[in-house]
Amino acid sequence: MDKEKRKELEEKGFQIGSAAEFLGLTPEEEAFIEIRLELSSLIKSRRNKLGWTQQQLATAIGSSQSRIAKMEAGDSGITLDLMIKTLLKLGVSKQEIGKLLEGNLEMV
Amino acid sequence: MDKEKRKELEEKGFQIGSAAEFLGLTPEEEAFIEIRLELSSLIKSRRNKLGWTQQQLATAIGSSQSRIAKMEAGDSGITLDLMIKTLLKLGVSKQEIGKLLEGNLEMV
DNA sequence: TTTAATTATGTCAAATATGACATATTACGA
DNA sequence: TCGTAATATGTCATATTTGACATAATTAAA
Repeated sequence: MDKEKRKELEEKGFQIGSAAEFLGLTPEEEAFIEIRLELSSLIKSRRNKLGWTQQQLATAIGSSQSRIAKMEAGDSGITLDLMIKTLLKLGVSKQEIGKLLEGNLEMV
Repeated sequence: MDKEKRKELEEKGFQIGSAAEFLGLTPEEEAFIEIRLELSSLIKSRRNKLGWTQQQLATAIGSSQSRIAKMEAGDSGITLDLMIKTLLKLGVSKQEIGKLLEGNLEMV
């Protein structure tokens, strides 16, 4: 089952609802985490594609390298707001973000 | 120009970067705000479609009525995280959210 | 209008995210 | 190997968001 997955998520700091503690994540919890992971994944691949370091990206959005690292690691304690702002700064359009969530974006 | 729009945004609490103070929003700022408005708009229409009151929705997501009202008003001080969680609780799928951002979702 | 239900607005203490910073770890040439 | 750039991990004070609550404004039905 998802014991391994859950352990991984909890290490990243996610708080899993008690009802899901033994029965697995609710579909909503799953979808929410999927969205986060897909966004962070796109951040990493787009940054690499542009050849930027984490420090360069951090400066571009007025943040710090450590925060970029946490974003790309899918860590909790990072808001979707920060991820979306970062993606936009990387040149990813609203439409591309939409495609990503639909499952229609090849991230290269 | 966007003086009216800016005033409206500032009333909602948005902090507009100083460089954009007179020259207008950057494309990234614009896109970010658009995303927020589209999500809040979908929250309102979906809730109404289901015939839920703000209080009912608030209870469903473990929040409060005032927070729902602020979300639907496109107020700042509401994270995308909360909006996304709310949409998922309303039965909106990740794919539908993607379509929304792409501009391919008829909100009825 | 009068009433009741719903929604909007404002405030608060507690919880969480923030950038900055230090430092550990890894990756990769020379 | 060694040295260095890049990335990961952890901590901190500050800022922002949180749900809860009070209450005003709006809406709708009688």
